Amino acid sequence: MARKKVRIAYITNNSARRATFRKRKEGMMKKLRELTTLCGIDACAVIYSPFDSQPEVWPSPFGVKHVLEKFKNMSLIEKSQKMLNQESFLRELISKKQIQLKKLRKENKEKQMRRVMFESLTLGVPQFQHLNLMDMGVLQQLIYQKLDEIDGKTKNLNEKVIDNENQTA
Amino acid sequence: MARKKVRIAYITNNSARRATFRKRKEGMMKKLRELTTLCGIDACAVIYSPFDSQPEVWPSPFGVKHVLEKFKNMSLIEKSQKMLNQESFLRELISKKQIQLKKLRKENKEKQMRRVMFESLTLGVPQFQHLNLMDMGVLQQLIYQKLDEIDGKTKNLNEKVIDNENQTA
DNA sequence: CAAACTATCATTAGAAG
DNA sequence: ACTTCTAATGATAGTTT
Repeated sequence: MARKKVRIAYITNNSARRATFRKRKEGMMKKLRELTTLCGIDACAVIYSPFDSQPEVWPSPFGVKHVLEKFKNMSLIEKSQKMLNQESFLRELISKKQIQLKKLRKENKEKQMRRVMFESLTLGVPQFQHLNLMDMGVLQQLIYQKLDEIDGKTKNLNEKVIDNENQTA
Repeated sequence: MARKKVRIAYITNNSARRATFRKRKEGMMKKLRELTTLCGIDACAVIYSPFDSQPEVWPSPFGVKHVLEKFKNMSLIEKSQKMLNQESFLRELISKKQIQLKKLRKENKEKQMRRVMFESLTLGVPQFQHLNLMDMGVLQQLIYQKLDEIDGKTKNLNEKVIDNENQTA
């Protein structure tokens, strides 16, 4: 979550995985502490790893045991219900993502349209009859490249304008 | 953690607490999912709340049960203790663990401190007599450390303020 | 009450020591 | 390998719909 957008997948590099594990484990525990404190709820977590001989537990072995007692006492029916809830959650998430994807696709289409139109205006001589003969991929790439440059310059300009406004204010 | 620096304490307002709970619970689960995926480890979480009749569990009731089986089998500690009764094995183990122990001491002390403070705050009955059992030197060290951190951040902040003033001028 | 938004705070990936 | 640092991504408090 820095430098580069992290792809959530198993980290093959051993030391990198270990480092990430330590950092994120601490983060997890902190978050859980905050959640229980803020909302006055009962929770526990158990994390095993090949890096530690003993599992990391929160809030304490006793606390874990206490919460787990509750869980064990859940009936099978309740467990099944909870399973279904988990599944419905996943389905919900998927449909949510699909909507988001659809939205993004529409946006991309619009951007493509605008870009083609922009390019023809810039060149002044739109030769659309040639488009069929060309490698559309290359054309698209070229257009994207140009527009990325413009995007960059626009952002730069915006920042400068904002800076000016702040200083003036 | 926006608008204003959030003070980690029980949220008295009911709907605000509920909203915070929902948001942060989601965040927690996401973090836990990412951690297990990234590092290929085994973990579970159980979160009870007055808002839901069923506890929120991760990764699933069966998954939780699986991890908990491991946890229950932590009677391994008892087994180890029995083995420790054999003197020769005891000596060997002690020398083996001493290095590791020294390394872990600082970390453990910090966790103890957090635990005691947590209990005091939660139970509302500060049990400071327990502090006698702790290493006061470590406590002192921790406090100095925290103060240094605060000092550092203060200086940092001052520098940023000065920078801002310079830019504005 | 929940979902969406967004400005701000928090976490952390990667680099450096 | 661990800690520290910092820039960049990620989470979320407060607000709006």
